[in-house]
Amino acid sequence: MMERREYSPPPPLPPPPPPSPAAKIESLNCPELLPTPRKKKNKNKRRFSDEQVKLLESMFESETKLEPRKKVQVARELGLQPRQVAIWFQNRRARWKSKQMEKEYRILRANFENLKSQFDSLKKEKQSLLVQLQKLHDLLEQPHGRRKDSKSLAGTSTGGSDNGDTNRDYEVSPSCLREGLDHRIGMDLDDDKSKNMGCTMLEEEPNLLHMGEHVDGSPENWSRVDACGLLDQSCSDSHWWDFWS
DNA sequence: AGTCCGTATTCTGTTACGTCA
DNA sequence: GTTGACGTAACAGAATACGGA
Repeated sequence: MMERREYSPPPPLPPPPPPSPAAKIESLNCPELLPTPRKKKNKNKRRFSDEQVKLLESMFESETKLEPRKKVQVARELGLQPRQVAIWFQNRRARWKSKQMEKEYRILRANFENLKSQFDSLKKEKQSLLVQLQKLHDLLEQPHGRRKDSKSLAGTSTGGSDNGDTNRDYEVSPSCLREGLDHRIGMDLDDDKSKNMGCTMLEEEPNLLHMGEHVDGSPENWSRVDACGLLDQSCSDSHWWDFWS
């Protein structure tokens, strides 16, 4: 990964400034007050000039890592030690990486919020579909003579007929229903966004994992979709879908 | 060929100084 | 003049890559 490069040893750094007389006396009296050997205080620290930073930035834009030869050249141009240039690039890479991570985090968070809202609305839609299915189920279990009373069922009636034929008034074609749901599944899980969303959803709703797998078109298998995912455990115990076969 | 060691370089985290409100 | 926050130069130590014995 890391290429070995020509290395020219950096010129020796200028000797550190002599300690002030006061510091000398203090260190003689109280050695424990000496600065820790880990860090040398750099009293000569100076910010780089605008000109220097400008050139360094332009170098960084073209390449985030400097070849040793280039480093020496840049250092000479700017009147800096090659080590200073190397350290500047190190710090610059660290700052750049930190900014990148911030940016990526913002993007990921926005994606998450977006997917979450999609998931929530799909969840609501699923809930309302379940309610509709349950109503249909209840309807089918009622004695024939009483079905007329359930005309208030909104949105599920094929509508219109007042001829008193109770069965036809409330009949919902299984294939129609299936096509509708198939369409929804296909539509919503077809694009990349929805696939990603699926991962999140599956963590919350593992049963959904089985929905797509079990749908193969035959009413028998279609019924398993509900048994696996669409209906609660309590619903799956009853065989309300038998009328489809 | 595999291993160990030394060197060079980068990365990550920290320290300390300079600047500004 | 003092103080705290912030940016950043410089540093330390670990990790990594490579060449040579």
